[in-house]
Amino acid sequence: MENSDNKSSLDALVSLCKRRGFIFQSSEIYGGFAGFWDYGPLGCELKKNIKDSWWKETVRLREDVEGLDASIIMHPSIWKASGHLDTFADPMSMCKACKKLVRADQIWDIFGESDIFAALEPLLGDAGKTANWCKGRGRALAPNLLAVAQAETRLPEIFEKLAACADARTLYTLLSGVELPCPHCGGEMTEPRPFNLMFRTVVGPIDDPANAAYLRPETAQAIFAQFLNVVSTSRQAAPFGIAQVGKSFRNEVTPRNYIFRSREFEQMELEFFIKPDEAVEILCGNVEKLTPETDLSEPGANWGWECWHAYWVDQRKKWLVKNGLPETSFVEYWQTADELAHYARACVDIQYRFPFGVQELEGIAARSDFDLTQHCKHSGKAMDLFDEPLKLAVKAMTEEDRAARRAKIAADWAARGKTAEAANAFIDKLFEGKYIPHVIEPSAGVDRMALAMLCNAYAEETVTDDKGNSETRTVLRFSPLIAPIKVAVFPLVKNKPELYAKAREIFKGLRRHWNVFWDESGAIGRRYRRQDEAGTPFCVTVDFQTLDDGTVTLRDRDTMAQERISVEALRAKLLDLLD
RNA sequence: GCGGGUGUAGCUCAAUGGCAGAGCUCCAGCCUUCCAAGCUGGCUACGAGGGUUCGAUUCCCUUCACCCGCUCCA
Repeated sequence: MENSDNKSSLDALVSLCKRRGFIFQSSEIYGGFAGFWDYGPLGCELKKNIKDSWWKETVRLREDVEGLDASIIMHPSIWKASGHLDTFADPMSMCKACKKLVRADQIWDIFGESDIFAALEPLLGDAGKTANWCKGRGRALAPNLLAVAQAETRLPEIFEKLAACADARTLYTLLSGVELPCPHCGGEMTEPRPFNLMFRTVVGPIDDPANAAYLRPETAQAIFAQFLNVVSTSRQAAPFGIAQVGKSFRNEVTPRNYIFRSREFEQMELEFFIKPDEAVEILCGNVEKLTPETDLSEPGANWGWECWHAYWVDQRKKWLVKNGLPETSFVEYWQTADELAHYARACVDIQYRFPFGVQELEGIAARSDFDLTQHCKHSGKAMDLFDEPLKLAVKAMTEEDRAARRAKIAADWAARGKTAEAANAFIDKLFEGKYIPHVIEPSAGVDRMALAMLCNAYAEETVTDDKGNSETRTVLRFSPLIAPIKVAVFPLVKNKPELYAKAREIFKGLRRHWNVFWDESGAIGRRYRRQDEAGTPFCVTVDFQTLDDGTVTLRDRDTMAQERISVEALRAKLLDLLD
């Protein structure tokens, strides 16, 4: 029951979006093209408003965030360093009997660690050590086992197999000699085939694999790749951020749910670089503990990654509410330690209650120094920030203090499974005032945001007129901030020249500031309803009284109430409501 | 990619192996002093390709797209 209601509400929305010019199927005259969508006159205004609102709030109104607009096709090494080239491929197996598709990596989840280890134990020896190294799941398995094989065994043939192995299922089969059955029905599975989600293209006139390049699958990596240039030209120091809005491309296996998962989509991403907690502790003497009482309204000097992460979750929620998604419409989901990517320390998904289910709208991840460290390794360029106050603070410490600090950091690192060499290298640099900053990444999908805002705004309500006739009014209750059309201006009638001219004059005046719509056709009620479907928050009607006293009527979309207001007051009021 | 379902006008739906229809929308005109009014006129469709047939929107095949599941997380 609930499902069919939900489905019909999405269908009604899809229909409205097409009818009113929000969203069209890509290449529709040729039958459409799966996974691609076009935004029509109202849709592109909506999207632009969402992006502008994000940009204004995230970049313009902050002194600690800079913008970037990087190219979509970048040096392929970037995707090598980020890991997308190796692991953005999902190897899949299909069951020959029940035809279900299983991600080869997920074998790990389905069969559990103990089964896998049982198979590996006779081949690799110490199962306890294996388990320790293989804390990561799925994708991390093969490289980790490679390390096990190198360090703990002298079996060259296994070493070779491991090196060639891309997924857990194949690995299991190679090591144990057992074909894993379908986890659903026990049937025989096909060979795993890689599904690389990156779009490949060729740069230059020669169609040669050596010239392969990729359309970016996320905007984030460009920010890391241009990190040094932004740092050296913007006079920013940690904590500070770099923001980017732009298209990304993923060759999804199954694009679904209208514009929710498409192959070409737009992202709004911020990489916010913060000092490592170790640096904060030296500078401030302590790192603030995150508690439910922590005041997140203004950043604190002694914030570590946990407070910064919570701060950005809070900031993003406030933005969503301000732009029309009430707090009750979304869910804040903290990923469990199990679900986190191996480099992530924490990740919050903000999920929206879409008609087709609760689905992710945006993610706010604490990614540690993983990305910059990767680019440092692959490019050979130091990604360190120099922090003079930190250097001075270290200099001011006594020899004993420094030794105690070194011991404490080394102990922390050891507890996190890091080697002593890595810890010492980090501390040496830290004491010189240098570190690779850690990053908090709020990453939102523009198209998903637009869909959520459309779903949230859509309403059908029954209105009853003076004569007692009731009918359905369809209305999009967008926040005025993102509404495609801000104001519509109507002459009450069009066959009275003075009234018409006055309305044109007001229209032209308002148009200088906002996207304003002119409509003179049909009865006034019909024109109001057209604007209701477009989500226009305000309608201004010029009537005979306007000619006498200069006032117009301002009609509110949601209440349908009207007030008389002078043209000057109207401008001030709109400025207040729309900015 | 696999299984199931669906494709007729901008939208919602009819009918039919032999001229494809309606309501709403949209456009033009008349009229109109505030919530889809009225009158007149108008535009617009069988997803694409192939086959069977004298003739296919209808039957068959292929393909494309959408919806539901497997899968996916911006």
